[in-house]
Parts: sequence; structure tokens; C-alpha cells
Amino acid sequence: MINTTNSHPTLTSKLEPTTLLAIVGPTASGKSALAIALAKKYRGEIICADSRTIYKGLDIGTAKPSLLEQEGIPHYGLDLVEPYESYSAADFQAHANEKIAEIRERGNLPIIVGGSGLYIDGVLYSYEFGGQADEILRTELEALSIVELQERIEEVGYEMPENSQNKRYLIRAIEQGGVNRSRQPLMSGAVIIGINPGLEALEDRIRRRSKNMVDGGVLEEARLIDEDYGWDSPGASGNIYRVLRPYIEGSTYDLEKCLEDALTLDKKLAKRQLSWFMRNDDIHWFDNSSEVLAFLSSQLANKI
RNA sequence: GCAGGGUUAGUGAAGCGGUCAAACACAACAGACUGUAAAUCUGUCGGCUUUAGCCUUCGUAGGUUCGAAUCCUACACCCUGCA
Repeated sequence: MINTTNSHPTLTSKLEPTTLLAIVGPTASGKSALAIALAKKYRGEIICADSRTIYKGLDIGTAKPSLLEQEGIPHYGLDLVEPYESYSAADFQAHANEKIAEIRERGNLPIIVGGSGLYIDGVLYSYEFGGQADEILRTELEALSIVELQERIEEVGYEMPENSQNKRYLIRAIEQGGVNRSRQPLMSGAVIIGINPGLEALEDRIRRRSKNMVDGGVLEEARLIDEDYGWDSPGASGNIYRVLRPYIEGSTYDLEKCLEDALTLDKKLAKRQLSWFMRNDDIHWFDNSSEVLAFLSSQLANKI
């Protein structure tokens, strides 16, 4: 298992004064609770960088912090769109930047928390996202094969995406004329905290969380998707909803089995998230919240 | 007890004499990722070595054949029909 807690780098002068805290990590790692603890301690306000909690009405299945759980700390990034609406990393970036400015204006510390790597990086590394999605062009290109799309890219002389077998990326390359590499250095004053309790602990937490979701009423949310929004809605792609679909539609009555599937999907998600974050050397990794609190109070207390 | 069907790699499931270490799916493992990102995609996936190759696998034990996961015999376990 990864153990980087003994070797996290000492903060350099370039990181002070800290003007933004980011908390990243896999799903169910305890980011939200940690964020609240830190917000209380350092006069913070929280921006959730989570591609699921942006949806209104999908609260339980997305593990969106409830009003009660928010403990009076202002939260942003939640309930931004309806489940059937589409939302992009660029949209999030705009929203987050706006909130960061507002929070600083109030003299508070912006704390950005989440597991959506692209959302986080878009903000922290000032991506200049390419043009907006062209739905008409996309549906047109969707009909072409991978090879045809590749040929098309070569013909026009665009750069081929590294994932040259990924249709979605090929279409995007054609749409925006190549590959986007607009990454800036880490936003000045930002400190990124990574929290990774390990896969075994994560599995445990995910199990418990799924159970709580059922007790909390995810089935109602899933029914809402089934009856109102439709399973094609962007909001319906959350793990728990996907596995609940056969149960809601009546093709299985085995709820336990659905929860097993949820665990599988969540574990895979956690690994993907980890593989995104692990390559980022700017992240200071920890196993659990108390280590983070200790680290920050010893290294940063005076500088925030 | 008689008749018929089945037993394949972690799971499900193709294969029914050679081109089979064995399709495919799932799981697992590794990785990519710049306006769908809880999305999407890539690689590996019996063992050893690694362009190639060698070894051990297709319920168990024998047999037929130049050659068997594939055919035959016996045994074990599972399912179905008749008793």
C-alpha cells in the first residue's frame, strides 16, 4: 500500500501565504468531513469539486453533504444544474473561480474538495479549455468508426490524441482542432492535500456508505430518474443509480446484489481517481484526517 | 434403479480430432485522461522466460490416434424425465 506520509515535502516559500487549500482523494476517503474540520479551524468556505453533487435532487446517491453535515460552513459547487442538464469541467472552472474570488474578498480561505480530477486540475492549473461542445458535429462524427475518425484527423493535420482508440477523444480533437495542453503552474499559494486511507479501508467505508444510502432513500432518487429525468440523463451515471436501475425496472429484486455491484464500481472509480492524482507531485499525501490536521497546524498555522 | 444432459482457466461461457494456453464477457491488475470525467479509453490477465520459445492445464483414471478439451471405457459429482 502507498505510504507517503513519512516523506511529504516540507512546504516551500513559494506556497506561502496559503491562499487556497485543495483536498483531493478517492471516493469515500473522508474528504468532506476533513474539509469541514479545516474550514472551522481556518475560517474556510468550501467549494465541492465533484461532478456528481452538481445535480439538484440527487443528494443521497451522490453522497452530497447535507445541510446538517455542512455544519454551517458555506458550501459551493452543489445543486448547480438539473440531472438532465449537461455540465462541463469548464463550467465548473468558471464557477469555482468566481467563488474563490468572493471567498477571498471576505477574507476567508477557499477550500476546494473533491475527487473529480479534471475539475480540480482545471482550476488549480488554470486550464484554458477549448471551445464549447458542438452537438451537431458530435452526432455526425459519432456515426464514423475509430479508423475513419483517425484518418480525418490525419488528413487535416491535427495532433492525434494519446488515447487514439477513444472515440470520444477523437471527436473532441476534431471539434477543437487538435490536442489541448494549456496547463499552467500550480496556482500560487495553493496547497494540495491528498487523502488516501488505502483500498481495504476504502472498501469498508464504501460498503457502509451504500447501506446508508439505501436507508437514506436512494431508491426514491433512482425512481425519480426512472420516471422523470430518464436514464440517459448525465446525472443518472452515478454508480449507485446505475446498479439500482435493474432493481427499479424490476429485472432483479436482489438489492444485496446491487450493492455488491456498487462496491465494484466504486472500487474501480477509486482506482481511477488515485491513478489521476498519484502522478501529481504537488500533492501532499496522508492516510487520514488527523494526520492532515497535525501537518497543517505545525506547518501552516501562522501563514494562513 | 432406468433414460437423457452436464463437469473448460477467479466467475459465467464458447470450443466438440490438429491452426487451443483455449473465443467472448465479467472480475482482477496496471495505465491514460484539458468543455460527457462516478464519463470514456488502453494494456496485461496458467507458469517460466519473453520478438520466439519451453512447461503444466479443459471433473478423475485409463484407452483409441501420428495427434484429444474434443472419440471410447470406468469412476465421482450435479441437473432433468421415468420409476
